[in-house]
Amino acid sequence: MEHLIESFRQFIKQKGLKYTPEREEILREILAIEDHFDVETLYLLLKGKNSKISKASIYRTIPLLIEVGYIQEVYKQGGHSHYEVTLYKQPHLHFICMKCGQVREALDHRLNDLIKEFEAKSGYKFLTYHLEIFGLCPYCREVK
Amino acid sequence: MEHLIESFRQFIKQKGLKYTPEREEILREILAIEDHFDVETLYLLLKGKNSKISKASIYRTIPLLIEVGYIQEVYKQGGHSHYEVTLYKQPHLHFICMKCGQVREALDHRLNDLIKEFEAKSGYKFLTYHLEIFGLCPYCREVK
DNA sequence: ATTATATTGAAACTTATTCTCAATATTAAA
DNA sequence: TTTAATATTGAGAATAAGTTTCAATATAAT
Ligand SMILES: [Mn+2]
Ligand SMILES: [Mn+2]
Ligand SMILES: [Zn+2]
Ligand SMILES: [Zn+2]
Repeated sequence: MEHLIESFRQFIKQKGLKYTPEREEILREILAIEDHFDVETLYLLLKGKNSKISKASIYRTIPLLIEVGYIQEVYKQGGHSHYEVTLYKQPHLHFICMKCGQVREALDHRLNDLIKEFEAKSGYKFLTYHLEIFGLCPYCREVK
Repeated sequence: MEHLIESFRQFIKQKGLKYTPEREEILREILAIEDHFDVETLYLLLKGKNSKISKASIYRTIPLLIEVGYIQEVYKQGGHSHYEVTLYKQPHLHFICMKCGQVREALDHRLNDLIKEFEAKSGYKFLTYHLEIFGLCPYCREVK
C-alpha cells in the first residue's frame, strides 16, 4: 500500500509535476475502493470524510493514475465513465444489464490471448480494452 | 434496399407510430453510408442535400433503427457515439488509436463463440457488445 | 372532412467533462 | 530560511452530447 503511494510520488516527480496532498488523498481513497467507481461516487466518498477536494482535482488526477497504471476506465454507463483499480487484475469483460444497470465482470484468458494475437498480427501497440456485453440479466429477462 | 424501407415502415406501423418522410430520409441516408458514422456526420450529410432534418429527429430515429436491427452503436470516441449498419455483418471489435483516432475493425469468430458461451453459462440474454481495443496504430507507435 | 394522436424543428435543459483564473502551494535554488 | 519560478487548487464558466419541452403541423383512422 505505502509502496504504491511512494511509486506514485516518484512518478509525479519524474514527470516534473508537484506532489500535493490532494493527489495523495485521491489515490488513497481510490485504493480503498474494492468496486468499480465513478467520479461522483469518489467525490461523495471524499466529501463524507470532510475532504475539500474538488471534482476538478479528481478529473485532473484520474488521467495520472491511469498513466501510472493503477486504474483503468473500464466502461461507460449512464453517460459517464466508470473506473477500477487494475493493479491486481487483468483486463476483463463487463456484462451490463440494459434494464437494471447491474454490472457483472468475468475474466477469460482466451479473450486476453485473442487480443494479444491480434496485437501481434496487426502491428498495433495494445494498451487496454473495453469489452462491454449488453443485454438482460437473469432477473430482468424474466420480468416482462 | 427498398425491402428494408418497407420493413421499417411495417415496424413503425406495428408499433403504433407514424411513418414520416423524415424517418425515411434518415434511414435512406444511413443505408447509403458504408462506414462508421456519428450524428454530426449524418446531420451534415443531410444538410448538404438541402434536407431540413433536425438533429433532434436524428437522435429520435436512431433508437428505432437500433430496435429494428438495422444499425448498432459500435463504439464511443471523442465523447460521442459512433454507429454502423450491421445488417450484413456480425458484431466485431474496433481497434482505436489513442493518438490519431484511426479506427480499424476486425472480426473473429472465436470472439463471438466466447461470448455465446458466456451467455449460455451465465443465464444472461445477450443483445450486443462493444469490444474496443485502445492503443497505438502501427504509424503512431513509430513517431515519438 | 374530422379528429385524435404522433411528430417536427427550435430552443431550453441536463449532465459529464474541460477550461479559465486568481489565489495558494510546492520545490529548487540562493 | 527566504526567494522565485512554476504548478496546482477550487470555483465557476464554458463546452458539447444528448434529451426534453412546446407550439405548430402532419399522419392516418374514421
Ligand atoms: Mn471490472
Ligand atoms: Mn465496425
Ligand atoms: Zn437486470
Ligand atoms: Zn494512430
